[in-house]
Amino acid sequence: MNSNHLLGEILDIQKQMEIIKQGVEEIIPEEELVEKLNKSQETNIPLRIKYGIDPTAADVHIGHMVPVRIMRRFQDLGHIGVIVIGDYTAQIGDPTGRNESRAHLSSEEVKRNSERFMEQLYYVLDKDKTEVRFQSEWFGPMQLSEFISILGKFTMAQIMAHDTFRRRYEEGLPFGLHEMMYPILQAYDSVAIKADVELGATEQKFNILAGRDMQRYFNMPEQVAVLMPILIGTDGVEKMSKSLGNYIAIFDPPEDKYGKIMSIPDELIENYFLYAAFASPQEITTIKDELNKGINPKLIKQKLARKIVELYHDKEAVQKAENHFNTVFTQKKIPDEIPEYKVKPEKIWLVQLLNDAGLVQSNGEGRRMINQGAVSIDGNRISDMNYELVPGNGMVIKVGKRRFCKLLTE
RNA sequence: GGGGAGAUACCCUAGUGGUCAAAGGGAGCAGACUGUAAAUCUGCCGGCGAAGCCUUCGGAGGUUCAAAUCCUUCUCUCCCCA
Repeated sequence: MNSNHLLGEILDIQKQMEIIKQGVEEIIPEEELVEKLNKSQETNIPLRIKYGIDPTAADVHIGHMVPVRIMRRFQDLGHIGVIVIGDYTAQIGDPTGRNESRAHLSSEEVKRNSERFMEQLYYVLDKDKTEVRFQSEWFGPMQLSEFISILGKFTMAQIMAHDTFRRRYEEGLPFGLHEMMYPILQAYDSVAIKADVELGATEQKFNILAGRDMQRYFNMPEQVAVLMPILIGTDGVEKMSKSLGNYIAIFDPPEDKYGKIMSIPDELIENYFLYAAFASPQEITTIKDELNKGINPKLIKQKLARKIVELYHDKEAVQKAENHFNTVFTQKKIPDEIPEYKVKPEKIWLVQLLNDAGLVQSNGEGRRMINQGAVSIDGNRISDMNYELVPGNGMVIKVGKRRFCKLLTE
């Protein structure tokens, strides 16, 4: 069976390039990619498209998905996606920006994290055209002598050309020797898996280009770098990342995805259509027109939210998420499905109840919430910090806009 | 190996014996408003049923009526010299 070039046979190379380039910031060098696509078509050998991830945490957010979407496009054109699980680099931690030395990950943790990771990536990837590889496959058996000879291929000046290394060094921040290994390990991965293309965010440019150097040292065809922009987080300022809490996780329930998208600053709408929703150029033009015409950005954001939620869930979930949003935020009502908490129907101090039900983190916070007028029972605002009540079955307690709880009496 | 500087809350940072649960800023949360979990404004932002008390300024000891602040020591970081 030859399904490799199912689409490739129909589409000429130029058309393929157009598909690939959508939402891509930079291809280095572009002509080489064209050559590779041509050659692949002639020889009927699929290209190997690499994307590396560190299994430090198991949660994937939609920022990670930007390159993964591109990988899917390559897969649809008949190529193989190779996910490299960085079980060695994970112990270093990508030295870009903030970083703490990482705790050593046990092999069980790596396994667990990577399985969970892949589960999320398969929301987008074609499982049949995906290969999952671990760095330990090649770095595990590697001899020190071999590693030292690899190190000899690179110079200090090359490594310090990396802006984040140089800056950290110049600013006198802690800088472990092992951190300089990060690009080198990542570069060697490309040799190990014979990558034709490596995907990554633009911040990965250095590392991916180091892969080209490394392949050249090993007398191998050099990979092409396909770079995507960094997705800005929901705060509209920083790169989307888990540690900053400005992320939309793949495992977030549809309502949360929807709500988080609605909370992005209006200026980010176009950017998200492009990189988070993967809208077509025609759609982007429409959006721009609408924004210029002064249509309520809220409506356009709703469209965006729908589109993104639908990438990861079905239409029904999208509808539910939208209803939830409208109920809770626009109409400020109680949603249909809310957490339940079982209590005894005995007189209890409200603050205690809030704390027990997990609606607040401490009695102090409970007091503050009441003080600030954030707490209501069945729609009646409570402002007395000493308020006591006998819980009734079905009573609904609300704290702030987003915290609800239905009481069930035992 | 020698010399110097430093470690403060979720993050950045001020504080050099009592007036410090610790100033600012950011993040976060709440209220108001709205066009939305945008923007803006205001407030809150260690714990305790709130009285006062308890735990916090890298770790451990010590001085003192009193320590984030002084001393000893340990750990870690940065800079300069070699």
